[in-house]
Amino acid sequence: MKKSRNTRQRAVILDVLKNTESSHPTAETIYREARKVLPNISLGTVYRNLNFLRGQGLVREIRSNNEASSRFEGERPPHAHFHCTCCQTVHDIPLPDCVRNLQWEGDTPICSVNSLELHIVGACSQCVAVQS
Amino acid sequence: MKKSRNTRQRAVILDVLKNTESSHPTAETIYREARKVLPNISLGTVYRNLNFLRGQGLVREIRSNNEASSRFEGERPPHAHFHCTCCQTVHDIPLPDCVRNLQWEGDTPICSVNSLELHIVGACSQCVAVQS
DNA sequence: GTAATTGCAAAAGATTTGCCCCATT
DNA sequence: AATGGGGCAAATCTTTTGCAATTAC
Repeated sequence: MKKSRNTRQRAVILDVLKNTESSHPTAETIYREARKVLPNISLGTVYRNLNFLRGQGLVREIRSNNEASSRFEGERPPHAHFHCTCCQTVHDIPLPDCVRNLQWEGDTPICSVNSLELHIVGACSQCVAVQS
Repeated sequence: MKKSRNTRQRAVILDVLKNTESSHPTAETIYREARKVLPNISLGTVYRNLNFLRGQGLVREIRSNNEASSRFEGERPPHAHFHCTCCQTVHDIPLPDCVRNLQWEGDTPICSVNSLELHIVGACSQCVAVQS
């Protein structure tokens, strides 16, 4: 495996991801947060590190269908994502057992499964409460 | 609802989507296909129509985590997607009943569900066969 | 005839990359 | 000291948009 260094920038980015567990920040948001600690960090560095960390399996990318930019999250136990179309928030939700245990033996092209993503799109209770 | 016209461009785009059911083309691919029929169609028109048709519920956008561009599909009965990391193909696969019937009554922020996406990532049988 | 839609090209956004310098090892 | 990684800015890529001309109705 390739040699890598523990730079202050990388540590800060991981830290931002750890401390915003439920907000699934974009690169831009991570950049803004990181700048509070390292005012000179550049957006390019944020992207380079996110890509590197994703390669290491320490960061996951999340894309939803109507958003231009990717969101990122630190690696955590398997879970699903709930996207509220009203407040644009992405929430972590438990991954149902039946999904975790899915078998694909029927008439599918699936040979081996690496990962699985379940995205629920709808309205969150908070938004519905505010509306009424 | 807003007035809309049946342009040749729109019909061709829908046709391309219908005739490439299992390939989930990108806008660029749709553009190239459409040019075979309408050599002057522009990429902007393809995007504009895809957005319009998505608004009408006739087209769906699919984004996967490591691809820069969106893929599109014509509206079809609910199904899940299988992404082969080897050949980059996206296959339609049946949506398991247990997923279709998921209930969210526990400790989640979910109030109402509009739609649901299940993405499986792995290797398809064809790729595995070729490798060995 | 009117207004939606097109083609074209420029703009906008997100992400990547080249280059030279700095900092970790 | 060697070299991985950073900062900056330019480049790239995808998608959107303004505008004048066209076309469906």
